[in-house]
Amino acid sequence: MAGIPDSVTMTALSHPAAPGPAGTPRPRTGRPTMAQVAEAAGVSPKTVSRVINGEPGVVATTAERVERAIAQLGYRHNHAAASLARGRTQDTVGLVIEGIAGRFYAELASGVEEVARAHGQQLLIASSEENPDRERETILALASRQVGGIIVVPRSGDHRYLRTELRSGLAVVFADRPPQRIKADYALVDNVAGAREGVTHLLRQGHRRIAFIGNELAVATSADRLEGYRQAHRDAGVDVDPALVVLGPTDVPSTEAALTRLATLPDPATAAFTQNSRLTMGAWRAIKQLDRPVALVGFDDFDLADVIDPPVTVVAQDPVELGRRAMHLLLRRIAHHNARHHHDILPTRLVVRGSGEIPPPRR
Amino acid sequence: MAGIPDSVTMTALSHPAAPGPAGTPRPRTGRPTMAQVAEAAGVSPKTVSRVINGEPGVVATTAERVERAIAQLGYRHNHAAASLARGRTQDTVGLVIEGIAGRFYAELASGVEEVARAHGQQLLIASSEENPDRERETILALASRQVGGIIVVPRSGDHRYLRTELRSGLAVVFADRPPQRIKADYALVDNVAGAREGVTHLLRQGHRRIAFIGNELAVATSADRLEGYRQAHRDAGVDVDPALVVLGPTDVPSTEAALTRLATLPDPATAAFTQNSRLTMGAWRAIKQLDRPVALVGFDDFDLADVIDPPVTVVAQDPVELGRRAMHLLLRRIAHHNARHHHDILPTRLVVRGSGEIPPPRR
DNA sequence: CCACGTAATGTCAGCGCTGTCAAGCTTCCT
DNA sequence: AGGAAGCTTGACAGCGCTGACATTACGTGG
Repeated sequence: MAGIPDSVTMTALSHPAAPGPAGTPRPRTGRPTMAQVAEAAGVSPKTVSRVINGEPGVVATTAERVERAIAQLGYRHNHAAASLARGRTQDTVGLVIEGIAGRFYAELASGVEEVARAHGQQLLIASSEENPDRERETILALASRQVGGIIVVPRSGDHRYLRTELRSGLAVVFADRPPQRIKADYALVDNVAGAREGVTHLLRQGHRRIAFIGNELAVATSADRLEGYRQAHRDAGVDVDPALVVLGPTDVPSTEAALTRLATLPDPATAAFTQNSRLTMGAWRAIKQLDRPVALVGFDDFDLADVIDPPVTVVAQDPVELGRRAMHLLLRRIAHHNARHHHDILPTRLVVRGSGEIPPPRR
Repeated sequence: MAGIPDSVTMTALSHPAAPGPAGTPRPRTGRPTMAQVAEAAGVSPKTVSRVINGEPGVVATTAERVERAIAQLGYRHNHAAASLARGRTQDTVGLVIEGIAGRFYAELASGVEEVARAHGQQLLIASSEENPDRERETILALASRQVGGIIVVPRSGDHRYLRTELRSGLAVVFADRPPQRIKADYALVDNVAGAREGVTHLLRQGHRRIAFIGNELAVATSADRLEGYRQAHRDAGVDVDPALVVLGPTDVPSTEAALTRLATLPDPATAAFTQNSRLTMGAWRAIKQLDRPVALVGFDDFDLADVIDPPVTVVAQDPVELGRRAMHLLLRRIAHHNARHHHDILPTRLVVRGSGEIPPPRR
């Protein structure tokens, strides 16, 4: 070593921010490096590395000396350098969602986070803000940051651009919506069955003209929920009137407008099934304004759905659990890169509260 | 160059995933490296680097050849290596929040993201899940990933552990709550004024016994909102009854219990001021169960507050704008590391809806 | 037609860390 | 006592990229 006796090294370093001993140059970043810690502790950099990474084979007294030097210098591990040296990241996974706002994504993220932390993984969330092009950019940005795996809530309809990443060893899991045009693990809610149950519930009340309000079909969840709506009608032997199926509204006002129109047709809708909670709130507001009762069942639960009047019957899903499942799939994939693809389908639950039990008007 | 004629290089590489030409070894990660791209394009690695980073001084035809090689090989930039070589990260900032769930944080994050993207920065969100110790870990984890700056919504009460990071050049901005025991930029809502306005509103209706329900005082927002409550009383010449101040409930059920107790005291509370939307919903539910009217004003707005009965009067804040401001502060700090510390204080807005205008019972 | 200025491209070291392997030091056995 | 075996520690190369500087190619004016 550089001729510094072990025993005096620590006390000699009283000003961590001041220019250090001449032997080891200060790093460009302004942060102390492992080499400086090593010098301060009177050991080799490799030993410092061992201590930091908890590798075995370091005697307690040495480890302690290193720890003290770390504390004294305010050393922070340089994750970029470590990733580079190792050739892979350690303990980091990414989550790509459309936007952080919205209860559904927030809960999904917290489920992912819960499992990630339990497995010592740091979770990085990046949002693609509803833009399919940005989705690709965001995923690649995360991948180039050497995360060990990525959970994607996809928006776009073609994920072939991920082939390269998958081939080069990136673990990718899809959540809430399945991958398109590539094979990968995914965790989903049983959208078809959930929607079918909700719509069947309305049909059982005697409704025959049930509006469906959803997003564009490009998003798989929409298509599935519409399929559930269709199946429920088929099971009940009722024809679907295409005029009652509205795809497109994404915000509260346009949903209000759409529902108002459908409920005031010459042959009006007497009930509505909405595809997500925002649309449900919009529909609920529209119904509140109308002078005739319209039944309502929504997909996805929301705060205060039980206390507004009428309280809203919903097909509830469990986004937190969805996140947990997705993270488990990801961990499995990271551990076994060549395992067979797995798919998790979560059930939904009909929560009866009132709005879905309004009978159709007698004629 | 390695003797490969420029003109045939591209077509010769038909199997990007197959073992490449012997000259350049395959990287350990399984992803192609810049050197391989360079070889494929018949240029030097540095030129590839120039193209990727958009540096000037590359002739269009060369750039195009490089682009083609990148596409063909499925090359992805290795961000870790780039950060290491540069000594700093490029275009990445971090956001540390307590938990992604909850409308407030979600909106704040989307404000941050909006500005970040507009400035070409990738945002990484990490959650500390309500645990003050985790907060430190999470921030340091982000810092060790070489982000250019961090926005923190702090939970803990002592941020001196950041001194080392600040000194070594990390840009840190606090949002929603000020830093404790260190100096730093921050963006806040005017909690004192907002709470004062809300409570004054209740006092003007004639209420003299107003409950305050909040979190632990350790969180600065709580302390400030309580201070606003006190100021309003002082301004109105009304004494605060300490028995009406309840700190601690964080979820709906415990808030319900607390309010029920206060409203059924021998000398009961006739109104309540709640410190955040979760508490407001809890209080609202409790009031709904009681046989006597209790006025309610809550801090922070929430979905459906206008349609429940009674509709809830709130002191609204703008979390999206708060996020935007914080991000602007961060950008400024990154650009000017030695600038003076800046503080942004956002105003609140009283939204009158009904629950806050319930008069005290005549006696 | 050549010296010279400028634009385009290449060379090379090294960022901070870790994997591999080798060296030094004990300890314990025969 | 001698040596094998085990343990702790160190030396060193190199991960993939970029900054600084060197070199080459290309025009241009005298």
